[in-house]
Amino acid sequence: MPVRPGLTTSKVVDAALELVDEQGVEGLTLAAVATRTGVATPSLYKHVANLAELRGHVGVRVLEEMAGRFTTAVLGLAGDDAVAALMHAYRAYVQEHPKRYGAMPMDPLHDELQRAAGMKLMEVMLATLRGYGLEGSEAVHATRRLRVIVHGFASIESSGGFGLPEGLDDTYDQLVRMYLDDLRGKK
Amino acid sequence: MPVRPGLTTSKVVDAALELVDEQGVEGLTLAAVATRTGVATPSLYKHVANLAELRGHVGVRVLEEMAGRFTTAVLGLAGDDAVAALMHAYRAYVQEHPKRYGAMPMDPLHDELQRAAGMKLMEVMLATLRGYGLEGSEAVHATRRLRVIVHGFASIESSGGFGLPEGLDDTYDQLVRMYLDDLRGKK
DNA sequence: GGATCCGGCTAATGGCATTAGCTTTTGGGC
DNA sequence: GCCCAAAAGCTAATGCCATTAGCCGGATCC
Repeated sequence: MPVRPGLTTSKVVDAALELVDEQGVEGLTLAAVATRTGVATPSLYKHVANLAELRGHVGVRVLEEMAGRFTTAVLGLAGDDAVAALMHAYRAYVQEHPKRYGAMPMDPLHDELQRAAGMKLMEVMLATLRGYGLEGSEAVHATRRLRVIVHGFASIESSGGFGLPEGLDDTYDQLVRMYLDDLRGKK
Repeated sequence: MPVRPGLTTSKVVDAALELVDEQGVEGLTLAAVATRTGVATPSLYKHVANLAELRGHVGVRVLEEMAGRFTTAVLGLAGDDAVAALMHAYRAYVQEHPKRYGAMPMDPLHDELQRAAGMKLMEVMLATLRGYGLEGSEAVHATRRLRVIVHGFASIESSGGFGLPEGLDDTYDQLVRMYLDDLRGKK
C-alpha cells in the first residue's frame, strides 16, 4: 500500500538545518524548506506535523550531533584532560555552527520528542565528571556549573556578543582553568 | 504645528514590554501592541519605524533597567561583597522578568541605538571589579568571565532549562564562590 | 481666521502557516 | 494481469501579520 516517498521527514530536517545554518533560526520557515526540497509548502505536512514540530526535530538533531561529538572528544581521557576536552569540543562545535547552536533547545527534558537526546547529552557531561568522586547532588551541581560556563560562553560568542574577538581563546582557557580549579578544590 | 500626541514612542515601548513579559519575545507583535494601546496597527508607524526598531527600543529599556538596578545593588560595596551583590542582583532581575530577559540584546555594542545602554551595563561590571587591581586585558577577561557565568546561569534558568529547580540557589552560590576564588587567585 | 503639520484612520499588498479536498502513483493480494 | 487502498503530492482558500499609500481632522502658530 505504501508509496515510496520522494521526500522523507529526515530529508526535510536536513533542509531545515541547512536553512538554520545559513539564515539563523528565524530563517527556518516552511515556505523556505518547501522551496529547497522542491515541493509545495502544504506537501511538507505529510512529513511533519507543523512548524513547531519541525523545530523540535531540528533541536533533536543538534542535541544528538553535540552528544556524538563530545563523546568522541572525551573518549579515552579522564579527569582534567577529559573535562578540558569536553569544554573545548563544546566551543568548537558552536564555532563551526554558530547559527545552528541557536536551535539547540534549552529545556530538552521537558519535551517528549527531545527528552532522549537531551538525556544523552547530559550523560556525556556526567560521565566526564565521573572520577572526581562526586556523590549525589554534588555531581548535579558540578554538571550545572559546567553547563553554565560552556553555554554562557558559547551563547555570547555565537551571537557576536563579545566586543572584539581579541583574546577570546585566553578568556576561554581561563574559564576552563577556573572550573577545574574549583572542581579540585571541592573534591 | 505640533499636535499633542495621545500616544508616544515611550508608551508604545511600555506596551511592548508588557507583552514581552506576558508572552515572551515571540509574542511581541505590532498588532498586539496596537490592540493594547487602543490604536490601529498602522498608527504605530508614527512612533516607531517598524517592528525591528521597536525590538531595539525594548532592548535598550532592558539594558537600562538592568544597569540601573545593578548600580543600586553595588552602591557602597567593594571587593567580594560588591561582586557577589552584582551577581545576585543579576539573577534576581531575571527571576522577576524571565521573559523580558529574552529581549536583552546580546550584542548591544554593535547597534547604534543600543550602544550607549550596553556601555553603561558593561561599565557597571567593570567598576565593580575595580579594586582587584586588574590591569588592561586582565580586567577585560575578568569581566568576560563574570558575564559568562551570570548570563549562562540566567539564560538556562529563565528558560526552565535546569531539570528541577531544586538546589538552584546552592548551584548559584557555588558559581559566585568559584568566580571569587578565581579572582583572588589571579590577583 | 487660515495655512500647516501631525497623529490617527482605512484600504490594499504580500508573505507565511495551516486546512480542506482532489489527483496520481504504486505495491500487494487475488 | 488487475483492482484497490493508501501515501504523497498538488491547488485553492483562510486568516494573521507587517508594511505602504493616501486621506481626514484638529491643534497651533501667525
